[in-house]
Amino acid sequence: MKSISRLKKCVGAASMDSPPPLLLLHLLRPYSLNVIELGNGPERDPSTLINDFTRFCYQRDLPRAMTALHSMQNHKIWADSITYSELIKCCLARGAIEQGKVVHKHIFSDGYQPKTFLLNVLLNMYVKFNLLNEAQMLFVQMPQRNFVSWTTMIAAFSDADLNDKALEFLILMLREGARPNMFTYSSVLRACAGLPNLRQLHCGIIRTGLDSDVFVRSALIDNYSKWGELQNALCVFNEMVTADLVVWNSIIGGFAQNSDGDEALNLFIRMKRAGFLADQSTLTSALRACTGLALLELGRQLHVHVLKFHQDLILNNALLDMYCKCGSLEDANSVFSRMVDKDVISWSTMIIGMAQNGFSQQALKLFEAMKVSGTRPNYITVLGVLFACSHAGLVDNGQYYFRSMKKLFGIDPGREHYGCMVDLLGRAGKLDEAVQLIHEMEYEPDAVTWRTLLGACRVHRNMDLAVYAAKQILKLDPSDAGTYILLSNIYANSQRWEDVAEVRRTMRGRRVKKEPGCSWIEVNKQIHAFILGDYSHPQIDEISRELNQLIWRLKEMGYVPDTNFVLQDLEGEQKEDSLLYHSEKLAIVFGMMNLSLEKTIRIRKNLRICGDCHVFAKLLAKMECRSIVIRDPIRYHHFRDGVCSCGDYW
DNA sequence: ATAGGGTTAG
Repeated sequence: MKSISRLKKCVGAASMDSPPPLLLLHLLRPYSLNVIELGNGPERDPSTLINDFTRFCYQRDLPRAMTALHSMQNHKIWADSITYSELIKCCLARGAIEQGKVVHKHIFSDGYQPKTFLLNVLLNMYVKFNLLNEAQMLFVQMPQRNFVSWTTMIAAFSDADLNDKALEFLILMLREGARPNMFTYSSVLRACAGLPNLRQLHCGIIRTGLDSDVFVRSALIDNYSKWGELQNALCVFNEMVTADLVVWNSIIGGFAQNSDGDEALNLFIRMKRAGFLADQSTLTSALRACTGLALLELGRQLHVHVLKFHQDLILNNALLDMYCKCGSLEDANSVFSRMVDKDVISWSTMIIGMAQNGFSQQALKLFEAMKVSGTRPNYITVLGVLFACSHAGLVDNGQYYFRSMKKLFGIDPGREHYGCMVDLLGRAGKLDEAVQLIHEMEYEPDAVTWRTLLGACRVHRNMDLAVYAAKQILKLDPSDAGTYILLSNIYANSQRWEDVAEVRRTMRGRRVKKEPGCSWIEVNKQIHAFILGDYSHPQIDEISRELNQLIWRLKEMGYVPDTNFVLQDLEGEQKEDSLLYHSEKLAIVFGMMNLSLEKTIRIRKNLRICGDCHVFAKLLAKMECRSIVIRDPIRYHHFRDGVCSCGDYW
């Protein structure tokens, strides 16, 4: 009966200010009945005060609620925990830090003993305001802590990348006898900074049976993926019964980020069959998979779905990158120009895309436009700019940007920037300056640095330096097949067969296997792979016939196979034969046979294109009036009308 | 009642 009269008072008080009808419904909810813990208010009716306060809290009327709070403080009366938690929510939503602190003071004033629940809410407020010190102080002062208090702190440390603290708190929590739940584990997993920790946590999770929780599962999958343990990620994914969208997204993203686009796309298809609708995260990962595999047609299909999430920045960035990496700058440009929001990643993606596709001058122009737009370049942007310079031989521009990057953009040159400069100088034939830079830089040269120099030596046929660089690489990375091949190639070019044999022996001794050249082409939604020495493609006979005819016609135009690119010490026609079956040639011919004339033939390669295939593609593009794009692991070649976008500089 | 998960450029 008491509560009913209080309720009437509440409603009465509310209707005096004539609130909208919905508010009345709010007030009828049970918590307005919990007006308890009254102090000895002097003259004013304390329940009216609390009613006002409660109403303002639920109305999200922060200024009035704070005024009411002051009056309550003066009268030494307190509301119930839930009302305070509503007020704190309101402070959080408005970013009202000072008001939050006033509430904090109030609920500790005059001996009032707030419940653990309320202190957890307050703790969370400090965490969300990023006031970790305040949160920690409160945590220490709390008379009692429960598993929510611990979890709140652990999540806070994980978010702040204070991984050791997060793990430490898990241990302290266990010691104090508080039991972690799925919230705790999903939070602590984000802080897990190594495989051994991850395995330990996973064991603990299995013991408690919490591995069926979708939050825990997605965190586990995500974590295993982060350490490249895709098999374990897949185990977590497959083991259980049901997955939600985020669990699917975790596993798809895991494969996409670990350059296994095939598996990512397989899972993407399975997800759709299972009845889930792709969201931004799914599409971003699927696009990334297309980017890695250079699947332009599939990427275009995904573009249609991207439109549903118009102006999602991350998704648009992924789309942009997909078009760049699939060699379609027209599409990339059109996406880029339509993007309302562009961040440093959008600009960097486009700059790098232009540079990789052979449009370095445009890339530099875009960089200028970026600066005008007010977006600050970062480490990667500058890398892209230097990359653009090195791929077009723009030595002066490159040196200018490199020397002034600290002053202009506040970015210290990192190892990779030096790498770009070694590339720039080396390719431009300034091998001595490149070597000098390697010695000058404050980083110990790594295998990548030496590989860059080796590439330049190959272009400029500096054998002695090449041998030196190759030996440095193999010291640092004895399993680098490409370097052995290159080294034996260099020896073969100078007819040093003894040295060739020695390199081969070393390779065999160290069980280093040469990666076979492989080219992929997408035709009618199917991916066709051509691997050197593998003739299992169903149309291989027709392709070979066609290839032979084309070469015969090309030779009449003056094509001379460049046998420098043959690895074995073979003679005459045998040499030409092994060149003939380079995978990109087969893929190009297959594309010509299966794609209509106006369609660009797009090939992706796992190894860098050889000089002979490069000449072949240029001449073929002219003779057959076709446009051919080949993407190798480093850059792109657009062949049209007898020339390549790389300007033969690669 | 209060605490937890997935997506973009080298």
